[in-house]
Amino acid sequence: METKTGTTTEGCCSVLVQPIDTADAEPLARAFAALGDPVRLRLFSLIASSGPVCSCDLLEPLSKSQPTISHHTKALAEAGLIVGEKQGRWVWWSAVPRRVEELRAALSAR
Amino acid sequence: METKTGTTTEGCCSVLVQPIDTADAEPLARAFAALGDPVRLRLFSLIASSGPVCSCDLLEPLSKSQPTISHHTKALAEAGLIVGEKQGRWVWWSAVPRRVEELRAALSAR
DNA sequence: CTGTCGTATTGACATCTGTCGATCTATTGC
DNA sequence: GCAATAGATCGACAGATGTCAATACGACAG
Repeated sequence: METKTGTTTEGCCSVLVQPIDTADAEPLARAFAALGDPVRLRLFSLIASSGPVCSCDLLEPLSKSQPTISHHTKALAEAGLIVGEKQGRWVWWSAVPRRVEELRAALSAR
Repeated sequence: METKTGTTTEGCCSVLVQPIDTADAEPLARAFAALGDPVRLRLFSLIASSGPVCSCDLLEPLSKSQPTISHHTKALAEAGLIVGEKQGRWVWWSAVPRRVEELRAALSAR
């Protein structure tokens, strides 16, 4: 069934990920939770796709207040998904490729 | 900075994902949120790595009550990450590879 | 039909979360 | 120093969430 997708469900390939240890689960879940809000997910995708982005450039496309944007950037930063470099009055946010790779790996087989 | 990891932040490779449309953000965020709880993440990894699993086999490794497990399986199912097939008194849960692939794709470049 | 077993649902509770207005901090320009 | 601006923090509030005890539902065994 559903062998059309290329991801067959027979033999070795039925395994998508390996069981996650209790200790590893918390930080991983933290990162997934950070992407678990629609606004924050779009916020992250904007930063990750446009390179370093100023916070001021995020208010309009997301239609949220300044404190809300600040709240979300903080959440993403604490999850290790983005880092902010302060330059004068501005903060330039950029994604952390290594962290994203960790999430992708957790969703991969083996 | 951090060009040691191999994932350079220059040129084309600074792009990890493409901006996510507002319409696409909600279902995607729903799935990420489903993985955003440590218990639920481990629950999913157990199902995904062990093939079809009976609910009764999940209580002990997760050290949670039966209603809590049922609550989490329901959440994962509504997020499209697992499906349950009822066989007599038991329910056999298995992961949905296509859905996992969607999440992995959202975290990939291009 | 009756009791048992695996799950789902309900109700309740404490905690967490997303949001915004108001305010504070820090930096730039004059 | 003073006003303006970018961002962070605080306080508040409605709504969502994780958890469990109690209960209901459905299937099987006798």
